[in-house]
Amino acid sequence: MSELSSRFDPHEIENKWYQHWLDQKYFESTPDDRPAYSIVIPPPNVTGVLHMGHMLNNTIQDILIRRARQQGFNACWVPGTDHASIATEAKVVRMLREKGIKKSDLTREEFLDYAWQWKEEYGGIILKQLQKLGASCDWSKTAFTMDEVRSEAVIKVFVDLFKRGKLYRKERMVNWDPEAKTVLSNEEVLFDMEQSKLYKVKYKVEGSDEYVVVATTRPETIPGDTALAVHPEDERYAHLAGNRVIVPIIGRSVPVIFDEYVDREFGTGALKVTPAHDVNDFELGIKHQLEVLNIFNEDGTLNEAAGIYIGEDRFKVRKMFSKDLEAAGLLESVEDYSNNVGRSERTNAVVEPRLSLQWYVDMKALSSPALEGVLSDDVEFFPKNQKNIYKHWMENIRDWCISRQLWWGHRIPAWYYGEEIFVAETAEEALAEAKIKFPDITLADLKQDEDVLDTWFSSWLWPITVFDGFNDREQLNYYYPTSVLVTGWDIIFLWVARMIMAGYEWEDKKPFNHVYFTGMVRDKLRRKMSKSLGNSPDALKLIEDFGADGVRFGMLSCSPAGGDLLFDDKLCEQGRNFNNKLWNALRLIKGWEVSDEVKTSDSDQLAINWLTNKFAALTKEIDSHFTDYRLSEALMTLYNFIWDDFCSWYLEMVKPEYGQPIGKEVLNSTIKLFKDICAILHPFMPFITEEIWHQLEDSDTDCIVAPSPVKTPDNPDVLKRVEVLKEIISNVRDVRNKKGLKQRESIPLKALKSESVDQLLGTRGAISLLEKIAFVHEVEAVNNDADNGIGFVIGTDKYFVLLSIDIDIAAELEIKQKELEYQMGFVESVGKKLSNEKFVSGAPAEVVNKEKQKLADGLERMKLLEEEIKKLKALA
RNA sequence: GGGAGAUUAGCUCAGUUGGUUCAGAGCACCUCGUUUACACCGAGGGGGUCGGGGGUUCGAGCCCCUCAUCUCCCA
Repeated sequence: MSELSSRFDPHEIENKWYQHWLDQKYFESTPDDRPAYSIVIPPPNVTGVLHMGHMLNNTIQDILIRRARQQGFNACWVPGTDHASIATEAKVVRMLREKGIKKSDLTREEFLDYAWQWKEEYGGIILKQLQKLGASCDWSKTAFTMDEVRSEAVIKVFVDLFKRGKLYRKERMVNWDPEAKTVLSNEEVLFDMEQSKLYKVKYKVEGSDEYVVVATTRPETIPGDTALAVHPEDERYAHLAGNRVIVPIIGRSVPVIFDEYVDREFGTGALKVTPAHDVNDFELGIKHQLEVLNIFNEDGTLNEAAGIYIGEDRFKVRKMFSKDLEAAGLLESVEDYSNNVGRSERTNAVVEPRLSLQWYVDMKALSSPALEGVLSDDVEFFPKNQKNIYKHWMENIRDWCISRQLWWGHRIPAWYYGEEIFVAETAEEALAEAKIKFPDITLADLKQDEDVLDTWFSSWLWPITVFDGFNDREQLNYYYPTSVLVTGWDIIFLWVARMIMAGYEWEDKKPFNHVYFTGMVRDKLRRKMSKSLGNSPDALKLIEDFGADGVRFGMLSCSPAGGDLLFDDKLCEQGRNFNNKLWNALRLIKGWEVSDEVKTSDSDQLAINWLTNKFAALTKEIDSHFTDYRLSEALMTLYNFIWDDFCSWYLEMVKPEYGQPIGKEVLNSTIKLFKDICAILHPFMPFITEEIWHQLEDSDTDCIVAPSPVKTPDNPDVLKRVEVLKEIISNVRDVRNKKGLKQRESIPLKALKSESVDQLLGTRGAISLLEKIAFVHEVEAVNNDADNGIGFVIGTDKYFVLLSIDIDIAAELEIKQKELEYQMGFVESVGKKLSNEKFVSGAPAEVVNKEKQKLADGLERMKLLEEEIKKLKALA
């Protein structure tokens, strides 16, 4: 017996082969004569650690890149990370706080020193983890959004857009995170229903004793009120036209305005208008030319403009104000209420709508080629339905706020001198420009924008910048457009759409041919994996427990494009079991004694021909699955082929009798088939396939670069015939099972003579194969049924085994009767179709002929069953 | 409120142009089995009115309408 363990142990081999691949520089790519196949990684966050989403996403990329490599493409997968402004800055601030250092005590430069230190220490963790998964990235090309090449490009692009009038600076209502003290994009705000209170506050009508009651969830914004709004058709308030009301406690007089925006059904139908602190109110303010009164500081405390509670936090003020209102008799009621509250994804602070001066990209100027590119399938989406979502968004696109009030990131290359703005790549250039207008100024007079750019403003250039495309055309021309982008649909707008825009804008070409959208990884209960729920498994632990190949199998076996993956350890367990199956197939083969004396038998040859043809058919199927990005199906097809056809059938067919040696030719054929299997499976399970590849025979070549050809079956007959033999064998086994016969007790097998039976049994090796696998003897075609036979029908042929035991005739009769009924129903439905004039004349001849064949076959089977029943009845 | 999608076996999902013996796969389940690669195994088996209703068609899991339920995106 071989020295191999009966359990496959992935740990030993994973590091060994990964290192070998690195040593051989298989992952590295330089432009050459071959066609390129390139993928840029969706850069994980430098603060990140490997989670399930990464595992799914990167396994898919690795599968695609490994397959391309085997197909002879110059495969290049570029890895890297992004700097993640908000997340990283938050991490660094927290780390500093733990050391007793406040960010506000540091200069920008000092803070950035700490941030870079942090990045150097922790920023590469996730890439190392990807290696454990087997990711075959070209590590020599590892990029970072804030390294020199990428930073230069970002600054260039900013200046370019500005010069071409596609950037502007404007005061707008933004989502403000008062804790991080920065603006957030819509996507960084998470809304959820929360319990709060609805306050009904009385506003006195000026010059009258009347009060108007206003419902609000945010009484602390009352100091910022600059109007009261009602619906123009609301009869309750029609008489207030031209009146003014007094802002409670504050005492300011503000106008009553009429606008259809007001929802008459909500609260009392009267709305307080706070233009500086609500998006809709801001619009109302512009429309009605209201005063805009900003009462909050950037940390969410009240400022001097509020005139009251200056320096107190907004939520504290809410309580204090409510008490004041009550004391003044201006609070009608307080009710429990649940409303949608937005919180910062990063800090969990309640987002405050805030007016602020920000930089924007004019998206209308960029979107139209990007929309057209996708609609025309210049960029092709998998699955297709994402096109609609993309279209809808692009047609309703809004300008992109790109400034962030942070330090960690690309500092905006804009210099201010009073009201003047100078945008240039360097301070010196900005100064030179400024001097044209103001000849006497110096660098010290210019003040650079304090803010940095949104992280996406660097990652939207990623497919260009990872190849240093703004400087070096050689790499870019070779690798760009990239072949495919693999990412989650949740960032289709944040990232995918913007990359497409950038691609057309600066390269006049799409950034990638295909986009494969993965689904979200969820738990068994369909909940998103999240830290707070604690339902996310530890990715590295999974690899430890099931092996990288096992986990890769688990991630892939159940994840259609765009569809969610409901993750369960069981999936990885199945992957591990599959590894073990492969491993034991190897053990079996390695355990065989080889002999030059033993000749290839007819049944061996039949088995080899069959599997060779079946494998050829498999390669075509796998190829078509890859073309359609049906990766799960490709994997499951391989799984079934290997487990059933190769292990359960083929290996049993050629396996020598215990203690007997195997013929050299059969062994070699088997090894060749197994190596082909390894090659085609390699992209999915790279480690074990490489190991088996080398265990099977000493080889100078490696599985990772073994060509994975698409073959055409050369003998479809042998394929069909062996499939029939398998059916016969299964039926014989079934009879054994049902009759309680021993597995290895040989029984005679007969078939009723027919053309197809003669053909089948006349096939070289067919009978010996039956004898070997089904433990039957006296296999032959006969003219008459036998009384002691148990029969079964395959196709239109009847087979029966002869048993020496008594047959339970009543039970047999029942089974055959049932089968007959089914066949009668079948024949009836087909017959109905064929007797329908419209079908016969309307349907294609091909279809009609098939139906005719079905009818004939059905009738033949009925005949066989009826005879069987007649025989059984006679015996009864 | 606007838009997109889904509903097929106990669970997770395939099902291509409407046409094979088409209702499928994996897992789970049941029966039998330690036979010599593997119990992380082998052999065999049961299981679904394709969400409800209507329509088009010679023919519908697939096309149309409608209802129900659910999910997601945008506001």
